[in-house]
Amino acid sequence: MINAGKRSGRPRAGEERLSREAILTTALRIVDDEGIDALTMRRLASTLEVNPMSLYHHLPNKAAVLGGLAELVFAGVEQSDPGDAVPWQEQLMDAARAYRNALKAHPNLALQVLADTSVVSEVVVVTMEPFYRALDRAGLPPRQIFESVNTIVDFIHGFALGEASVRSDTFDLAPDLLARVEALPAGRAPTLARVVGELGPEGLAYDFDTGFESGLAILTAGIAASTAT
Amino acid sequence: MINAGKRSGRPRAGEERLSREAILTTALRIVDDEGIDALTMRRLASTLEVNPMSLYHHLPNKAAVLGGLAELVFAGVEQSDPGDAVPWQEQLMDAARAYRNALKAHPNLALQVLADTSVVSEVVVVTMEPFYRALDRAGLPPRQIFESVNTIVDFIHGFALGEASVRSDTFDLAPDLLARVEALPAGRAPTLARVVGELGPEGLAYDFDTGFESGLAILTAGIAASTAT
DNA sequence: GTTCTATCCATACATTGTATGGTTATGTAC
DNA sequence: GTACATAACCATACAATGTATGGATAGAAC
Repeated sequence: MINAGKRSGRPRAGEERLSREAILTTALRIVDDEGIDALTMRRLASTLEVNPMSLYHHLPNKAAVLGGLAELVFAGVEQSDPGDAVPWQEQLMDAARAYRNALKAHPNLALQVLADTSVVSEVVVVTMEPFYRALDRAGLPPRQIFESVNTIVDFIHGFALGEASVRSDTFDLAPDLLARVEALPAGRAPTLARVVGELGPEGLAYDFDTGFESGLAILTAGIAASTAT
Repeated sequence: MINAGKRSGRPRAGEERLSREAILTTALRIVDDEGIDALTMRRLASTLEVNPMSLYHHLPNKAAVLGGLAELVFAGVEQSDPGDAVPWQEQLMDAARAYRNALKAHPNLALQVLADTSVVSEVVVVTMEPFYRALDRAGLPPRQIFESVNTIVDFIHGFALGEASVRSDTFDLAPDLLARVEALPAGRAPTLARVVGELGPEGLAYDFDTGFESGLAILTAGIAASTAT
């Protein structure tokens, strides 16, 4: 049967409806707006007003789409090195904040980004540079730089994972956590129960920004301790 | 059509072929042996020599299966509190090691466990108790206990995620990372390139155990610093 | 012995990723 | 210009998945 009335055939030069970038941009919007599960090849194609199979001329399969999205996230890391005027601690925290912000900007992709081991492109290495730079200035030997960067990056990953699994910025743990703690058979977690009790409902209104800064403070203090030896 | 020859009907009490535990145990074996993608309801049923739909009499859907597996992982956290004889730092590290070991025992489930926000059961809270206990002994105020536990747990999560995405225990970063760094346009990541270069191929033979201990050392030092104020 | 219901089964459906094989226009070689 | 390879897009089809629906059977409860 002939394609009566439907668009078909090779489009004129410059009039191509698809491209890797166009596909990824649209995919990112779908994921941001409706979650990772909403991203199907058919949905993506229909948003682009294109036949599903057309996508495969620009990307080999769905995994490549997801990998491309992960790269977009890394590309979104703001590169704002405050320079050597500030102490290395501030430099380090800045790098951490920039990385976290990029992950936070697309919470529905966090899992994908953190799990995708195939994202081994240039952007990842470049993202790590500010961390190395800060710790190099701190005067750490290579081995300690390496381990310290890994540690802080792991923290950011774990934090981002937790943050991504909750929607709002400040998130009230209290009802959930308090209820769960009180539901415990007495004595199963006495210290936790006491500490949580002392914090009280208002103390448990968790703020992710504060939590992140607390973590950074601990990590920089810990790293600083190793420079003092 | 009548079930000629096939098993059917209600089995005698105690002779049921299925149960929540049996299903989850089998599911765990499949995931451990063949990865999370190998776990389909049909595969699970066929391993149990049962019709796929029979599973739904014991678990409402596949998400419940995955949630159950996540709980199994938490249940596998060894509860070996060394007691108050050792310093709180050692107690804290012990809790961290136990938690990491449980996650490491089922690498194919790591993502599922860390992402599944529905795992809000008793086991999770109980798992956190040793952390609270150690930091309570350290004399921290409730707020700092809370933030410190969150930080160390986030680190463990991020670490486990990285560890799970690699197969062997010690894993040679060198070929991959060195190649990637050398492929960079000169000057894109100079510090990283220099540090990695100084470490050399043998310095990059990454050992996860060492990496984890380094992280714990940094974190405990950082937490200890805040007790000294 | 009748009724209830827990356990398990057979069939069917919508949705997914993608293999296969068109159809048409563009770019290149002669 | 003509021939031809190729790029861009399309139509159809298939296997795999989760699970809704509606039994069938036999132990359990009365």
